[in-house]
Amino acid sequence: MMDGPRSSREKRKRHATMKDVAELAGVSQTTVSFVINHVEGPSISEETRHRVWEAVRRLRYRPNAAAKMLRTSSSRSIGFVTDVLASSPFAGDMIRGAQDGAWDRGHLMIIVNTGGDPVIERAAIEELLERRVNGVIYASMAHHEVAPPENLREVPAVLLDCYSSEDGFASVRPDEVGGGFSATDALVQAGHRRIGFINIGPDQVKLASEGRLEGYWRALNQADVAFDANLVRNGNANADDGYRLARELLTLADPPTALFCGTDRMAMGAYDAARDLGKCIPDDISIVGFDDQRLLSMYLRPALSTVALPFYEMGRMAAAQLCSTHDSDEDFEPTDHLVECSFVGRQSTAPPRQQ
Amino acid sequence: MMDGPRSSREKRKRHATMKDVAELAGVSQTTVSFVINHVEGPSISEETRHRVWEAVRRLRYRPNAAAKMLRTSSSRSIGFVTDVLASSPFAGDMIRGAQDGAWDRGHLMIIVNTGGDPVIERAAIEELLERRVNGVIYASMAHHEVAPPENLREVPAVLLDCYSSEDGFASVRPDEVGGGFSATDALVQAGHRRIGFINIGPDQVKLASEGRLEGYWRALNQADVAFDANLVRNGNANADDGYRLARELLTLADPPTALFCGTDRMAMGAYDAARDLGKCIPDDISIVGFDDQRLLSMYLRPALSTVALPFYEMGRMAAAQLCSTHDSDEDFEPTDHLVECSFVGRQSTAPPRQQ
DNA sequence: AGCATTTACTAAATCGCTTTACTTCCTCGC
DNA sequence: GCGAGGAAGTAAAGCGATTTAGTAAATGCT
Repeated sequence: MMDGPRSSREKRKRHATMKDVAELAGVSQTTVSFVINHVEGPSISEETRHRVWEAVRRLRYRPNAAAKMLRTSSSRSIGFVTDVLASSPFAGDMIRGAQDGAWDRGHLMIIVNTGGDPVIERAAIEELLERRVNGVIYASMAHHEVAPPENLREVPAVLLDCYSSEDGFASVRPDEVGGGFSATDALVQAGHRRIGFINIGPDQVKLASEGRLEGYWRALNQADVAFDANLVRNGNANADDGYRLARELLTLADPPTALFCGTDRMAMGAYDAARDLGKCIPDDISIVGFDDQRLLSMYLRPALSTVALPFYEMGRMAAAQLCSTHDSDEDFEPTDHLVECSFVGRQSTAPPRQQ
Repeated sequence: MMDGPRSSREKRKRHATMKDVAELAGVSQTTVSFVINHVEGPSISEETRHRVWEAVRRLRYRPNAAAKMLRTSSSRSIGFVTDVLASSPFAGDMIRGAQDGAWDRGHLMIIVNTGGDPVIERAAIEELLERRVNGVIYASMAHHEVAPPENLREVPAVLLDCYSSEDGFASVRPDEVGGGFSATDALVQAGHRRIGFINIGPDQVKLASEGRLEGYWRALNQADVAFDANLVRNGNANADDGYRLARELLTLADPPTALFCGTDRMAMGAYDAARDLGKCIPDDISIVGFDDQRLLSMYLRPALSTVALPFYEMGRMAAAQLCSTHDSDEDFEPTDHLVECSFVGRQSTAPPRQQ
């Protein structure tokens, strides 16, 4: 029962410190630091280096990041605060992108999910500030305007997939106009002239809604196709509204030969509508979605042509911006980045039946 | 009011330290620390406390976590290393659960996505160890056996949605047997006696595959239904194999009245097969999925009955285990937690047609 | 030989906090 | 009037690194 001095009592094992290493190697702590960090200036003999590394190995020494951080006042980390984890299937890509971006620059990423609660949001940022993160990515669930807590101003911050009208914040977000354009243009290029647009309702997602409409309009304009307001509908981003509105459009006297849907889920509804009306995709009707929610777009039959939102890239850019500002010792210069949303052609688009 | 010395030159603004606060408040640093941390023992007058807080406010003082960490040797953080972000739509839930669990216990979570690369994996854990995280969650993309890097042993670790045959690691993972049972049992309870099982192939996902089969078997057994090996098929976790195998089963001489599919995506394929064969769901054939991938299950028509994997809860449990071991000063006692996978009834199940 | 370099190191201050061990002044009981 | 005990603090020693300003010995050069 008495298992002696190194029993469970002692399990909270002390980590070896640099001093321990120095002693074992028979050198000063300074030397250890130089060797370990590969410092250029001072010269240390090959043999001493070897002794140091050997001691490191034997003691399983691992530098204490807190001490280092205190001394150098650099945390080599960024924060990621978001409410998207709660809601969006795209969250993963954004997070992955941001984390990869940070990792590539030797930073770690601390993530906090706020569930959208402003109190938690504030507290989360506060916590990150105490850890002296080099920057914070503030990501929201859908591209819209946000009002970040005041304390976000105390650190370089980039708004990801959202924006704020007050300035001082950088942002990285999708080019909705470009996305609307490329979807519409793909249909125009295929020969379509009557193109229905089932947009997402302007209420919650003004930016996306208005941007895509503008893109739609521009693409038509460029091809000298007259804009027909009757071909544009608004609805919620779900399959039911997709179904309903697609049905409305397809039963018009002069129905469109192609539909551009504001989300893949709406497109899913449109598929059902087309099927119910006995129309075949893509021969009777071309359909384009938006989001490239691969779980849907790739598994629908026929596979859905859509517009991809480059979430991974967006996350990566945000992180890169934060880390490199920090590294280069420049002041943080808040800029807006619009990233391209490109058309992904699959099987749901084809030229219209010859008329 | 010429802004002189505090111009852009000085932008790398020094954070106020506790000493600054002490000076401004006209007290010792010790006192500031006591006040700020609400230390019980020493008595400080109400007035002094007030002066301290006032100074804190005016200087926008924020404690330096690194210094605190160094002094107290507690990082109040855990690590989350994973490859799932790259691949799984469920990653979000697991991460959210883990983060919430950590947050509730005053910990932050550092996340690293390794992309499955063992070298990055090792480096990531190393980085976390240097930051003296109180524990690491090691999450994998699908419930299977893993061989975590050696250095994971140097910290309390829980394997999330995966397990290792070597011991020393805790794990939190789904109860596959229970899941298989509850799916099958729901069908049995509805009156089905011939229940097809389209399992996921045993190659990559042995645990899930074998566990669910056992659950299936037990449920049949409990209801005195004979096990018919011909009703069990294995395939990959996608819609194509779901389609193919469902078709095989439904065209048997004595076809099943219900299908239990190993994933929702396979169930999606089964839907198509049923439709192609002119069978109506759920009247002619009941279908149950697995995963509760809501994007699919809720939007399929009819909505898919399935078994939910409680990823959020799993993440939460993992984090809770790590944080509370640490808080309670107990030694970390690696345990295995199997969490329940419960049946979610929607519209794709009904009693069989009376025969 | 004599002086300047170069080589190979080391002592010690410092980063911003926590915490133990005092100190000083009151007040109170007798 | 005096000692005990409480109230309201403070001084200073670390925590584990980095980094500046040295030092001692060896070597190079004339």
